[in-house]
Amino acid sequence: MSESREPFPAKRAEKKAQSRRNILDAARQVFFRDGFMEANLDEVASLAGVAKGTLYRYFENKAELYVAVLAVNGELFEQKMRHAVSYVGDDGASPSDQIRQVGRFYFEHWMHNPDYFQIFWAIENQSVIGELPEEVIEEVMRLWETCVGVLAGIVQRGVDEGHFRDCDAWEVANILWTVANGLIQTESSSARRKLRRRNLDETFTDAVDLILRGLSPTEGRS
Amino acid sequence: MSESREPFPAKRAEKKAQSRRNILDAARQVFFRDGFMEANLDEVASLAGVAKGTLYRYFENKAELYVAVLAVNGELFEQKMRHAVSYVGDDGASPSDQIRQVGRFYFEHWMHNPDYFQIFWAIENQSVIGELPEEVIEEVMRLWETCVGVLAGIVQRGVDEGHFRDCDAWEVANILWTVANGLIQTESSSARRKLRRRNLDETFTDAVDLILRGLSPTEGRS
Amino acid sequence: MSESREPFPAKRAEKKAQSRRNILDAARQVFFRDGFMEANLDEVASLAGVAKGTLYRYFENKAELYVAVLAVNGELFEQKMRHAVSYVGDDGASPSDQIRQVGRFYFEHWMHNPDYFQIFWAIENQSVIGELPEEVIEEVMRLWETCVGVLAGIVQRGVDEGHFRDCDAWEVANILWTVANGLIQTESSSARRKLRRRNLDETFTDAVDLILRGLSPTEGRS
Amino acid sequence: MSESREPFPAKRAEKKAQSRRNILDAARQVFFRDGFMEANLDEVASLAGVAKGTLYRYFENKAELYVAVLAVNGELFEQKMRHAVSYVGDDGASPSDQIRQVGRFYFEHWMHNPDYFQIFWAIENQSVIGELPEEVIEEVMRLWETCVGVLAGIVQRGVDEGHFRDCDAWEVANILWTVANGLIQTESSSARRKLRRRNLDETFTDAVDLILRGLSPTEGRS
DNA sequence: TATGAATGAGGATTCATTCAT
DNA sequence: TATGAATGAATCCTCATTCAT
Repeated sequence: MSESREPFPAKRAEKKAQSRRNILDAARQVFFRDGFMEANLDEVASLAGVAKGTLYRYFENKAELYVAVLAVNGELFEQKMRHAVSYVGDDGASPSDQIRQVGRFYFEHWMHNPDYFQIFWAIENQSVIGELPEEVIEEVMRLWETCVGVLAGIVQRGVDEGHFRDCDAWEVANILWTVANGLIQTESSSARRKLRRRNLDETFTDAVDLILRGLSPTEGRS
Repeated sequence: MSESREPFPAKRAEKKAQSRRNILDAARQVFFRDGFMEANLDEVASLAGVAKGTLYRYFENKAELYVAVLAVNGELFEQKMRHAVSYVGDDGASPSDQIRQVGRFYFEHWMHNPDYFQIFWAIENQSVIGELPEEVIEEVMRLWETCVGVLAGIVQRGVDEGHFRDCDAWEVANILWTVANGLIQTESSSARRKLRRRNLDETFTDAVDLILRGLSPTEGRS
Repeated sequence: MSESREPFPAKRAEKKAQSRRNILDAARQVFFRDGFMEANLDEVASLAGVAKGTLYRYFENKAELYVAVLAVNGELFEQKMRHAVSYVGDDGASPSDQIRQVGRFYFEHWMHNPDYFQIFWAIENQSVIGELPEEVIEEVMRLWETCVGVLAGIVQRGVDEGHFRDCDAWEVANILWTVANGLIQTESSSARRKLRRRNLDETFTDAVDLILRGLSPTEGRS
Repeated sequence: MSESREPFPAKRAEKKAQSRRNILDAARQVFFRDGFMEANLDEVASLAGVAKGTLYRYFENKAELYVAVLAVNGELFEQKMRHAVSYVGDDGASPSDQIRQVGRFYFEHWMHNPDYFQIFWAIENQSVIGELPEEVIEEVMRLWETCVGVLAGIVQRGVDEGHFRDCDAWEVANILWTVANGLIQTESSSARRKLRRRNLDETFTDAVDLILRGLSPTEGRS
């Protein structure tokens, strides 16, 4: 029955995987609390419960580790996003409600996993960590396009079905996405600074509503 | 009897003021190119044409210098912003037009002085760059509040005068501000990556219009 | 009952010897390319096709491994050297011819195995590389003494048999050895720098002849 | 009378030059005792009586410092060599005696400044410190050519005037130079290891004599 | 016996800040 | 007042060696 010639290695591999997870986890905390530049690998190591040198068995250097953290977060986000998309696509809700749903999903996801969103902002900060690997940039762009694409699809349907006035669906989606990200980004950095700004939840909802109202076909030139 | 080439205190004072300006100018370039943490005071000094030690005769330390740079830019921006508002205010322009005007001003200001906008992102960069000194954060927050405040004032007038439907003026102003900044930030980093995205000018205008339409009092529940 | 695929201890021993050879071979390449200090045991292990830890089952530590490499090469060289001497000794060649023969052997050996000669320079490299372990130095000195000893034996015979004028045989042997090594060392580093210097083969022969002529008993004070 | 506008800077410059000298001096000791790789810049700094960071105000990095040390030594050596050459050229000594004189000079120079000769061996060790700057290599090659050239000139004169038998003067000079360097190099590393080998002074003299005798025109084919 | 994951001491380098001149 | 030489704390990374499996 035992096909395995390596009873031990299995155990070791598991331990190794655990170490890797520990490191990534510790790195996420430290990187996202202190920023890439200020993050101290000594602290990452001790938080992960491994020796300093061990980090380098798993990741070439500080930047690679950072990228790996971003990648993990990106994957998790994408999974959830895909799930939300399929969910949204299924029901017969109006485009407006669908957009509100995506917005809500997005917002709640951020509430529970604020770190994961760093990936969208990391790309803005390349000047600091030097060039991010091309693959990471592409990954982020792809994610960005996917998300905006989902919104654009809904908007387009809204236009086609007469729920929204005529407009460039991708442009509107881009605006929606930008507002959502911008609000969350601002809030994130406020939170990191322990400042409590106005109620983000409400602002977020209102922003979506405001734009949806702007999309309404019922005339409204001020 | 004295051989001094500068018998007049006035001249000396002027020279000093010039040094200060030179330092601020050099600091702006370096800080905005490399970010606070990465900026090198050696380079600032040499760019300003003064000795490194001289920096410390004008500014307490690196953070103070950064704050001074932000303050100069912030003042300039604030001035222009107020001017733009008062100007459109004089001829009795509608709140919508005022907002469009501010948006246009903002956009054009960015076109000509992209550096100035680093101010607003500096604070977000913390995820990469680490904790900024408290004074810096405060300065940025102050400017942010001022700008949003200007917009809020216009929105409030719009509401009061019946141009806009009832809403939380500060919240709407915040949304407007976030969209504007978000679009420009994305564009900036796209530009840095040499990607050409869709036409920002148009998107920018459309975004403002979209939101203004959403503010229109003529009902509009989708 | 045992599933072991290697019931025969002989086979296991053979496998072990093969591993040892593989390690020594890999070590030779890496040590001679990078020098002792810079040599990386990771690379040695992977080149040898064994795990890093396995190295330590065959050799106490890095220095021991280096010594072992030197010893293998030294033995090979010594064997050949002795063979060259005994061979020319059989047909009653003159000491001069024996020395020429050794020189030729030495030169040709270098042509085919330039690596082996690193042994003799390793010890000089200390100025750059730092203190070599005592065992290494001793091994090199031993080989050096052996080689010079062979030459000294020939020279002494030459003196005894009246082919050479009276002289300190060890001293002359040392000079011969030094010229040979010096010329080759210079050539090696020239080659490494891709410079082509004058014809080494000829220079080498001429150098030996020059010294042999100096040993001639037919007076000759210039 | 005082043309100087900077009474202090003069003092400072002097102090700075002194620091530089101290550093180079400390570096020479440490580098030549421990080798490039093993040399510890902490020790260099403390030996020089400066802070670690100060080293980097004078030299870009460890390699640059090493190169600077070599350069200083090379210059000193060249100066003395030129002096010896002009001295040798002046008197009417026989070519043999001139060569003996150069040899003696070389040997004595080494006795008093053994470190200076490192420059000739440094070039063999490029693989360890990476590529030496092109200028340094050229400098060393130039020095080498100069020295061999001096010897070649003397040999050629000896041939022309019938003191030596016909031969390729450059080749012979190269052999002479190689023997001299080889003997000293071996001795240096022996000395560094605190081993006392046979009497170098005598060996050196004998080696030169041996070769000179080989150059003698009085026939002597063994 | 062989493995390879983990270790951790050790060293080069940077740069904001100080202070004698 | 201006200078710029000096400082030294802080931190990333390497790699020979150990040892649980």
